Amino acid sequence: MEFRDIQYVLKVAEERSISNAAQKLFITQPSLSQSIARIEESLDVRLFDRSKKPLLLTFAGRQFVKTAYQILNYEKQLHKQMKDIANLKNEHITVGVSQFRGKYFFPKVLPVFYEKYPGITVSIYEDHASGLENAILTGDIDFSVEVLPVKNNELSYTFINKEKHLIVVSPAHPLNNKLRAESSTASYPPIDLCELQNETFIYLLPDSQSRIQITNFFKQENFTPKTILEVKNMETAHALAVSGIGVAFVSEVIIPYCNPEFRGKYYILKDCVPNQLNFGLVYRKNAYLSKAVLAFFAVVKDIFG
Amino acid sequence: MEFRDIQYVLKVAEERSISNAAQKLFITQPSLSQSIARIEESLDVRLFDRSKKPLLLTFAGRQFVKTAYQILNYEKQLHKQMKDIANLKNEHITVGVSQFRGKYFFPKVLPVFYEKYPGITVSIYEDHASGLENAILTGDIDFSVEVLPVKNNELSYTFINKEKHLIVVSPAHPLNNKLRAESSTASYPPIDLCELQNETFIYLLPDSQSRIQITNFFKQENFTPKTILEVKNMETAHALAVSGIGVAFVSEVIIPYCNPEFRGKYYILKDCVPNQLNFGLVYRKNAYLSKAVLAFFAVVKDIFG
DNA sequence: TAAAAATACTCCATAGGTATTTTAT
DNA sequence: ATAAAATACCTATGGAGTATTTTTA
Repeated sequence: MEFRDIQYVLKVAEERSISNAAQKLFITQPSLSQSIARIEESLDVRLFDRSKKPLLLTFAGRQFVKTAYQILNYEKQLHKQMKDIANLKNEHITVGVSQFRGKYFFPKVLPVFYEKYPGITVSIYEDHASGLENAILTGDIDFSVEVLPVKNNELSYTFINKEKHLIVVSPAHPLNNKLRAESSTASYPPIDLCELQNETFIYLLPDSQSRIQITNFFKQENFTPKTILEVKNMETAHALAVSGIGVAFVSEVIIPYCNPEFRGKYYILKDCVPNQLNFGLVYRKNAYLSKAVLAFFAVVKDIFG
Repeated sequence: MEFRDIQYVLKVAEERSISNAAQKLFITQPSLSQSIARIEESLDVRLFDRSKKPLLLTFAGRQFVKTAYQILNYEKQLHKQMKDIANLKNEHITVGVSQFRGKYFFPKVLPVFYEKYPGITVSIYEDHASGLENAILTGDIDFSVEVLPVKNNELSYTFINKEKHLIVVSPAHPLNNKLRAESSTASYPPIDLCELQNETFIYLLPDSQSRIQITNFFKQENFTPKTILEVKNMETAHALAVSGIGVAFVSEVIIPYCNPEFRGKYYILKDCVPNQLNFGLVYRKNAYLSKAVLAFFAVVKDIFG
């Protein structure tokens, strides 16, 4: 029993004639006669009574037709679903992102993306770096928006853009009182690492690129923070720094989303490689990237690239 | 897209492995690989992401699986329905019968039939002779229970049994006063046609065998009834005769179903061929008779034959 | 007698097989 | 290193064809 068989039976039932049905099915009458006979034999049931012209449906034939229409309806639906996906009319992607980045990333990207691809829905999966990597590897998400590079060599990425990696301190912090050379290129005053000798550093979790790059830099400079405090979320780190608990490294992108009265003072670390964070789209190496995912990539590059 | 394809995709989705699925499907891995690739190509959609082991379903794959299960459910249902019909577990037949005969025929037959074939349902179609023949030819009924023979040469029949064809008159009729030779074989007194010279004959419609046989006999005997009255239903004819309006020919089988106080006096016509009615099962010549119909025939022969 | 279905046969497209290479863990 | 999937190539089943006979109206 195959779809072809069902279509043949339904067409014969419709036409009440094997010859006419064969014509509509673009096959020959003998072929259709054989097919119907084969189907009946395989089911051990007569579907048509051919002793009458036009032929009659048996009870079995009527039952067959009823159920077979259901089957063909679902088959049509299946084809429609697949066609819609092929044409990006009804696709779905799941995007991973860190909590702080989701806040500015999706409001910028989704309106453009939905405008261009109204059929593609997006699920957002928020987690910290290692959670996102895991989700990529298990297939729970299609890709994630992350700070590069990713060291896990099962992963691959596309660079999108860079953002400044700043030091934030409380507005009341004594550092702000120093007179500083205004950099012409940067809008943030530069600061020396040695000025931060006695600060408490508020770190993100060890799996974040911000943390990795800072601690590598400190190691290279033989700098050891006096005290450290570890938090999960960059916004928490920012808020703690603003309240005067210590200093934190944050991405510049979080500033515009922060209420001005809860902002701190922002500096850029002199001669420091990690004063810039590169973010990009991370996915499993060799993963199959659907058309919908590639479409999303293109929109992101268009906006940020 | 064929059922085979759907089964293949579902099995691969279940096993999350082409090799394992191939094993369960009793085909080789390369064959299944090719099949999956062929299906994906034909749908222009990736169903599985094979860049990971065990392999992952894409969004399209998950959609496919969901709808495909529906299709297979209906396909299973279709097979079950056909199998049930083949095994007489869920069949249906439509039987034609004249109004008067249905009354005694089905109460005798159906209890036995339902007991033996609980899966077969029976629809009863009541009409007079020509209506029944028409219904057989259009396929509205599978067969009918009728008085033989049927002259329409598109029809065929099986003889079941004979029943006496009697003359009925009112209990108050002067004929009853005559002394009659009691026949040893028949339980009804014989009567001569000439005794009925001055009677009103209550006839059934011209399409009924009872009427046909009587009028043929009358023609052969050069007998012409004084008056005739035509009714549709043998029971009406009987009731009219009992009430004294005239004489009627009726089948003996109607007597037991008639309230004793509304019975008449019954005679059998001497030297008359149509003093016996043969009834049988009538169907379209060369018609396909389903197992259920043949089963019904067997039960009827068992009861009446 | 004409149209429809069945039958007899021939052919070829393709699903499935075997052997091997490539890829993923 | 090993197991899984892909690729290349071959085989054979069965669906569809043509020609013809049988059946129905």
